[in-house]
Amino acid sequence: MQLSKSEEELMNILWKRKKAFMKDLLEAYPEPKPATTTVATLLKRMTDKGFVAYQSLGRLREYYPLVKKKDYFSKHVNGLIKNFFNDSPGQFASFFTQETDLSKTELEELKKLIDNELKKK
Amino acid sequence: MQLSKSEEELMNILWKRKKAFMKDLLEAYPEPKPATTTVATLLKRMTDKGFVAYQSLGRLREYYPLVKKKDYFSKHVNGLIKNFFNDSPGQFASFFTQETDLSKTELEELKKLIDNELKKK
DNA sequence: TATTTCACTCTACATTTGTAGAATTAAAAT
DNA sequence: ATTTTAATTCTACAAATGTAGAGTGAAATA
Repeated sequence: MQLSKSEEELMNILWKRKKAFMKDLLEAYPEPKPATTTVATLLKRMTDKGFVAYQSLGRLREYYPLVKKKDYFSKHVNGLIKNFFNDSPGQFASFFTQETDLSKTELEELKKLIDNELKKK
Repeated sequence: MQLSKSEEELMNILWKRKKAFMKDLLEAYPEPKPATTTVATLLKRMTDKGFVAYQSLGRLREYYPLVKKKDYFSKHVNGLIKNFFNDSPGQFASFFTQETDLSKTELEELKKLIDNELKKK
């Protein structure tokens, strides 16, 4: 099962905080903040979907992600690649370098990374 | 407005074909194919959303995409990057090279591309 | 102790999505 | 002329999503 847009947004906050109480999450939202109950609903749904869990501390719940951002994201990108680029990461990569505007420094960085990866092969 | 999952799937077929009649679209679907009416509904919704248009040929309609795959995709990726990588394409790129398994050849390819981009700067 | 704060559950409801039957129409094939 | 094919529109409906009020309970604070 998948996270919806607004669940993802919340998940992102949680990933950054590592763990948090409702209040913290609420605070982290940009204006206009959603109602408490909205966030509560989202958290419940996300818990049901198995993306979030919590630890009860007194009557409070400290929420934390069950899924690593990295993993979640990988699936996402892989889906994208499968969908749009005939399942070819290479095709995607080339598209990516050409269509996104990376700064010179970022490109150099990227090049270094690639060299590193190449060494591993 | 955004395309939903199944609308995206259909859009992909249309992007490949450039233009097509219902029948062609239906044919292009993998088994189990959806009902004609399902595709019709999707096409209508996509037309309403402004992603697809058609030209009437007799009583048939030849559908075609109004949005380039490239553009649609760019927005997508940019959304992803914004969401997951603090709006930093560089951060995304590095994640990408490390987490996707590109073959050696693909990496070399990518490196060449980057060099090209660098030359442009 | 009385009041405020925090947040949880329950309920609700409009919108969007996935999926498709029924009825209809027009053209094509027999 | 009759039947078949292709496609439309209309209607429908369940599930998922976005959003939040009402009510409740417990803990913190005044």
